[in-house]
Amino acid sequence: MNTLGYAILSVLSKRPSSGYELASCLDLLWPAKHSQIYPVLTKMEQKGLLSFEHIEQIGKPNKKIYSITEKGRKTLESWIHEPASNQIIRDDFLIKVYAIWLKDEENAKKLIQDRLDKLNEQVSLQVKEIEEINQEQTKTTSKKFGKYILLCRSHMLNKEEISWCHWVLGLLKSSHISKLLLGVFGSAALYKILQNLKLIMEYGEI
Amino acid sequence: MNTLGYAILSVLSKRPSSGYELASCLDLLWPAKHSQIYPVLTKMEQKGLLSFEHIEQIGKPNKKIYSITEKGRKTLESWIHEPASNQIIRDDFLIKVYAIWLKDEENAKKLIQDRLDKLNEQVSLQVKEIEEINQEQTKTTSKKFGKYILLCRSHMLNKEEISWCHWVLGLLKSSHISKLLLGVFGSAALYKILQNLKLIMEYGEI
DNA sequence: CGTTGCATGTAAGTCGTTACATGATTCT
DNA sequence: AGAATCATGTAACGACTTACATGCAACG
Repeated sequence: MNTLGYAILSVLSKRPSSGYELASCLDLLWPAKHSQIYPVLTKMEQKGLLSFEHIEQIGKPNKKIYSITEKGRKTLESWIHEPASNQIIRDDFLIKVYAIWLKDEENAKKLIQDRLDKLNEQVSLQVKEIEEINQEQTKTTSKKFGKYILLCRSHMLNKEEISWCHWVLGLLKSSHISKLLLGVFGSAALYKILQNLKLIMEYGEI
Repeated sequence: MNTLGYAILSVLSKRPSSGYELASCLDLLWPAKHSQIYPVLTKMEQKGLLSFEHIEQIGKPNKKIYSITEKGRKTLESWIHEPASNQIIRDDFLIKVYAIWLKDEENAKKLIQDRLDKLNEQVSLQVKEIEEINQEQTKTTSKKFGKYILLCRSHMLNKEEISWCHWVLGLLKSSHISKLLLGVFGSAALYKILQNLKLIMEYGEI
């Protein structure tokens, strides 16, 4: 069993779904294409971790609705109690930032600005989703609690990356006081000042 | 050419390195095992993007020092000017959080606490690294500028995730005022309050 | 009349990990 | 005495992506 299999089990432990639904649902958790999901579902069904039901539809293609079995639930439970292991991030934006010294000022700013635009779009979508769930008064024992706190996590991290983008744009902006400050202090000192301001805001002291 | 190839080019554009050095250096940028790096280096050398020099050493195995060629530099430059595309995050912690409703309170807290411990360790290492670079007054045109802002980015995001962990632990803590508050408001309302407090701190108003 | 959504699958190929293979030096 | 660091490579396998294949319904 690979991690994708456990991701599928964790979604099916909440409600039965088709492979098609899983593909969109897994985006938050463990992104996978349908061409990878369907064979995994078949294998897991053969191992007795899942069962499925044919649903005939009119006007739409037929589908298979998969449900988790008792064996599947046990397999999932023993896995989630093992310590989490590997976080893998592969983001070509990071490589382009690393090589930013090869760009002129305009292109450097464009790199950051494009990222900022994407992040802003994501954040505004997330605000709507969070607003919706906020109506429901989710409890810590609810099935939806996990999804809710993951959404908030992503939202917080996105907003923090937005702050970082603004900080970098400030450093790059030549027609700005920051160039003057940069000449005197360097970017490192400005980062230190930013951090200290945050500490003052959060704790009232450094 | 795949993304790993460009990551290698971007490191070599700063200074020549051996495959062994690259393996540790790429961790921040595009993590890869040595068994993947060595064949890629050979192929890139055959394509004329890199050149290497044998270095004989005493007391240590011999090594090959790779340098970027003019062709390699041009290839890299045209790639970094293309828009960044794919961000892939695969983190089994997220799956375990999603399925947190299957855990009892103690195991749920342990999941978050383990993550918090890892993050705290990472952050304290990063503080030292940032302190070191802060001596150097890095300019925006410096070769080191990209690495520096990436380090700050990672540091900011880690600290934000630490905040999130504390928020979640607060929600899970049963022997705490938060349970009383949770009973009245629900976790969503508490998140909203947290966000509003941040806005007040940052802008002086909501 | 083209695109998006619904719905499932296979085949070929690339990317990445784990294991195999070697070997001296230094640190604990 | 065992582990870690330095240093390079190959082979086998597993994970993931891209392309191929089909087909109806609704929307603009």
